[in-house]
Amino acid sequence: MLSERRLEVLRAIVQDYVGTEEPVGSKALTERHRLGVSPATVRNDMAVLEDEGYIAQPHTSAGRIPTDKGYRLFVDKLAGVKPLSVPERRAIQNFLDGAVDLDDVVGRTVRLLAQLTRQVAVVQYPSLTRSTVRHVELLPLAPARIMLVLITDTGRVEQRLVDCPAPFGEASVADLRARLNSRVVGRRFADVPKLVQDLPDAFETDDRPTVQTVLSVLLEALVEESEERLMIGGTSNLTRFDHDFPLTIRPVLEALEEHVVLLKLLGEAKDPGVTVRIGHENPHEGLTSASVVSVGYGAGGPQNEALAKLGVVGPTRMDYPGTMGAVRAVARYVGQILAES
Amino acid sequence: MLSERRLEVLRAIVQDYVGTEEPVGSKALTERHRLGVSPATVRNDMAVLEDEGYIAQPHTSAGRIPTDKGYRLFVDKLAGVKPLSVPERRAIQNFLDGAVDLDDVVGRTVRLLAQLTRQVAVVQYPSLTRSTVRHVELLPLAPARIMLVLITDTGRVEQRLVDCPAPFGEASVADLRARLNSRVVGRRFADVPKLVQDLPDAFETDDRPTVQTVLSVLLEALVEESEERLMIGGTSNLTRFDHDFPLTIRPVLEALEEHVVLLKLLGEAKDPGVTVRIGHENPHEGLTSASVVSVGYGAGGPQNEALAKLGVVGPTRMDYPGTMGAVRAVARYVGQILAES
DNA sequence: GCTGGCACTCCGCCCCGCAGAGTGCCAAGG
DNA sequence: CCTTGGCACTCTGCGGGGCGGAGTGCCAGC
Repeated sequence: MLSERRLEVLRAIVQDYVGTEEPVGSKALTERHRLGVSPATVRNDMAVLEDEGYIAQPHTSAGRIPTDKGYRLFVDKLAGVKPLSVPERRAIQNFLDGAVDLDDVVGRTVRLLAQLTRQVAVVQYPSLTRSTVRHVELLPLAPARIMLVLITDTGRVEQRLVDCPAPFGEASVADLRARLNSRVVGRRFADVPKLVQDLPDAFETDDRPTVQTVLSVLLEALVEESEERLMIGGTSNLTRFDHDFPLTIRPVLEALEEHVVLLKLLGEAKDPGVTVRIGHENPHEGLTSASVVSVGYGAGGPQNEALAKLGVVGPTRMDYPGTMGAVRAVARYVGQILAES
Repeated sequence: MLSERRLEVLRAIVQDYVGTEEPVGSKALTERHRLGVSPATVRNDMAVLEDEGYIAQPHTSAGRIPTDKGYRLFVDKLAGVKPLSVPERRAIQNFLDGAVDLDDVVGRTVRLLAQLTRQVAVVQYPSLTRSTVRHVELLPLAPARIMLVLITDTGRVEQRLVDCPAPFGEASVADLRARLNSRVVGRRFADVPKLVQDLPDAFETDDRPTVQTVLSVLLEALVEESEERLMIGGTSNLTRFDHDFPLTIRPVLEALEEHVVLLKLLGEAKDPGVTVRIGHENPHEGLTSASVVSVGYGAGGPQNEALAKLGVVGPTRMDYPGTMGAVRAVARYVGQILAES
């Protein structure tokens, strides 16, 4: 186990390195932090920390920089989450309050997070398989053409054109609409298939193929709707690091374009609080020199089941306490907004 | 006016510079192109071209690179649009054919364009003010709560929750729905306000405030729907140039995040064919070292009114004929897809 | 108007030397 | 056993000088 002072040295190294972006040496450390010991002692501590794998030197006889393991220890044991200032909180609320619909909420959240953390923001649309159906609408457009509209409790709307195998009268459409809604409204997506299974039986033989077609389109839309989507913003913030990482910005941009990868990444974060993934802890190659700070959010309270995730992507050398604070705060306010609507 | 050969020299310079990314000298030019004259002659021509502002030297006694004016002449007079190969066309069609809905079409188009041109792709959603209303649906959710769903001919769906000032019976909802649709279906957004203006008069005095509320929400949704949106992809392609332009990638990324700016930029391109904006021709600061190649697309034929624009953003040093060809081809196929659905 | 020749310029590269920062180790002191 | 000051060592970064190469502009000749 590392002594108290060595942990303190590690903390100081992380803080200084995050601030200055330069390897930090023993002398500078003793000057900037009141450690109460001489540089020589710090050097010894640093040697130990290096042996243990918490810090490393980019080149012999340079200062030390934290390793992924060092950041991990820092995040887990040495740093808390830095709460936002009151003006910041007020700004968040004001900014999010103006949203008119779900797209707008997500869009504003992305911009807000990116601006607040000065990093790349990622926000997943709140629409998981635990969503429920709010309403299904059928609109006869032509004798054999129906538009199906699915509305979910998260405020999303999905629409599909249905080409019927046979003409289907307006009365039948109304009938199907009524029966359908009485069965599925308020139900979870996953439960819908078996709830509508026997629905065709209630109709005339002639109409059954059409009913079947409508149902299969509905089920398909449900699958699509539970597919997760996300929005990204603040990519220009990546360039703040390009003098350091001219090579790493590219794979990060590529990873950000692969929404599937990001969704998987966010989905893996099961922690009820803020989850931090540092460097090589990320499964995706392009992100091995990046950190991902994410948290679930939802219309319920903090403990409530999260509808989706949001977070930021930045260099491993990031201000973890501040970023975690911002991510957590934004998630809370977004949750409030969603709960109100 | 420039002589035939001097134009030929300019064309050769542009082609070589685009290919090699290095300033091109007189000797290399005569070796790589059969100009039929000696380097000395080419040097004289280059001096003239430089006087006229078509080319410039980054430093004294270096080769020449084209200026924005040089690229402009190249695009207008010296180069055509390079048609895509048959396999490329087939790939486009295959890729776009799999789209299930509008979001998917736009998403696929962005990815396709980015991949094809290896540049940043920008696709505007097809929803301009010339869109028409396909259907308006009203769903009573509670006695004083209605969901309004607006479906447009471009396949977009917009939904709004309406809190009614007074309870509103199901029969009244059905009545309003019928009256509303009979007036606005098939009409352009812009025409809707005056078409529904006198609608409240047809209802009981008690219901008029509610009808008025519903109408104002509808009008608001129409405005929102005609707001233009766009999707961007392939930003990682920007990094292919970062060794040349470490400073310019940042403002470009920033400009790309400002969708409003991009929409304005696309909107200004009135050319019926492919529009090319080179470097300083772009109004936005961040894009003064970038070129934008764009074209309108829509469900009609090429001459038909365009629903929206799509295009790519890249360095001024880009393969204009190839890029223009790709942009034009993608626009055509997307138009076809939209026409079919 | 084209061509070959020639002197000139300037960039990029490499090597050198040097100052600075930082380290590891050691021996002495608490 | 931990801490401290001292010291020799290493490595990076930076400025200076020299050099080759590519390219130019100009000029005289055809």
